[in-house]
Amino acid sequence: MPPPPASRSRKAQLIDRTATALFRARGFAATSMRELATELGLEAGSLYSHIKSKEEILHRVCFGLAEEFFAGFGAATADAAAPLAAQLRQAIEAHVRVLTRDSAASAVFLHEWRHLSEPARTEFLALRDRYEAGFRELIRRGIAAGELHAPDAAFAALTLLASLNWLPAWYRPEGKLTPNEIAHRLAEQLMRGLAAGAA
Amino acid sequence: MPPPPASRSRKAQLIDRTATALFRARGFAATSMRELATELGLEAGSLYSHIKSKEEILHRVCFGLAEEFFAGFGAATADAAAPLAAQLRQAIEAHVRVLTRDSAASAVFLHEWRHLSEPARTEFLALRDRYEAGFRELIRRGIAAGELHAPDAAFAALTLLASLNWLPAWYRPEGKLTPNEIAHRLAEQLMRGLAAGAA
DNA sequence: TCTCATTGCTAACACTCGTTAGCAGGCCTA
DNA sequence: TAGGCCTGCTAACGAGTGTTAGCAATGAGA
Repeated sequence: MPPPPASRSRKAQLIDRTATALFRARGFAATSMRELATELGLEAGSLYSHIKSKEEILHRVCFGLAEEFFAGFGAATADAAAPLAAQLRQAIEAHVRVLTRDSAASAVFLHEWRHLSEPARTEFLALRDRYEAGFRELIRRGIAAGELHAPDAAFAALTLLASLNWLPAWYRPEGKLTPNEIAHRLAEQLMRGLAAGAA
Repeated sequence: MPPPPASRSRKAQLIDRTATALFRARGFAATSMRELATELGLEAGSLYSHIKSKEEILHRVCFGLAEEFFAGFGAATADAAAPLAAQLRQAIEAHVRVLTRDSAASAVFLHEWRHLSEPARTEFLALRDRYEAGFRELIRRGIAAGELHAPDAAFAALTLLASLNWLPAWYRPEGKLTPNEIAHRLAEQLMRGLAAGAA
């Protein structure tokens, strides 16, 4: 007896993963269901035994990844007594780990959410805003506590996340840096820019 | 008698600008010629009195902006005798000025080039690589000269451009910061992260 | 052995896509 | 006044879109 099946069947998960790779490579709108089916060795109509619609896949990818980002941030800031700079560093590394664990899904999360139709699109943007606000608050409090330095917390949060979110554009799993090394280096360099007491 | 017309007619330029805004908002693949025509108060077929194809517009936007970026970088590094940190700062500000002068075209340049068909796509990527290499070299030489500090020049160039290129995602022309103020702040913050002699 | 759900197929529907052909009216120039 | 370009229209082309209906084969559980 196999282990109790995940909430979604193996096949459905495979469809999601393959679709994600295509969405990343060609974009959501430019990816056809027939292309996706061919990639899976199926006919287009057969996909609909497993999924409800094309957009449903995009929805699952975008909101699934949002959940992962929030989980990482939550873990990084769980110890509210820790120094804010340390919490921020952990949050950065957690963010990078999600990005590297599934860079295709991350790229879709970052660029293809525009093709969600309402109300999912608005919902998604609210989630994203909330996540960014988490970083902004961390930096703001870090500055107030004298642990960090930046002329504008919102500005700093924006450029920080920007640096991180470019990662799926160049990250290659087979590259010579491991995800952990990348996370560490990125955190190191970005924390340097925010360190208190620089010239 | 009006001044000698630009190489492209006023109308053709208007089509390009309107198309760019749509490409940015909906993506190239999801923007239809009929939508574009409606936006201009025309019928779809009428567009073809002014343009050759949908992709031709994308081509013009992508390569036109590439030219602007190179021009800015060239001007910023024209004085080879200037300190490398100063050259880098100027290059950053030039980059930001191009991004803010036409943020719609910039967004298209950054995200929609994938829909160029070969050989334009490969050509475009070569240009982009060459531009990134310019920044990389500037940073590399700055480190060698002791003016800058970073564990890895390529890494630093990547995150630097990433921070800048996120700008079209949040920049609003009617915001309270002027393009020059944004350029200055961004340069300030990013140069801080690369300053020599930090802890 | 008889269900019954699963999985996939074929064929088709109702559009939408980018693009072209052919034509009409307006305007400048000769 | 005649000719010709410029601009825009309508209508249509062939191809491709996401999705659905209906059916066949399979394999597991009663």
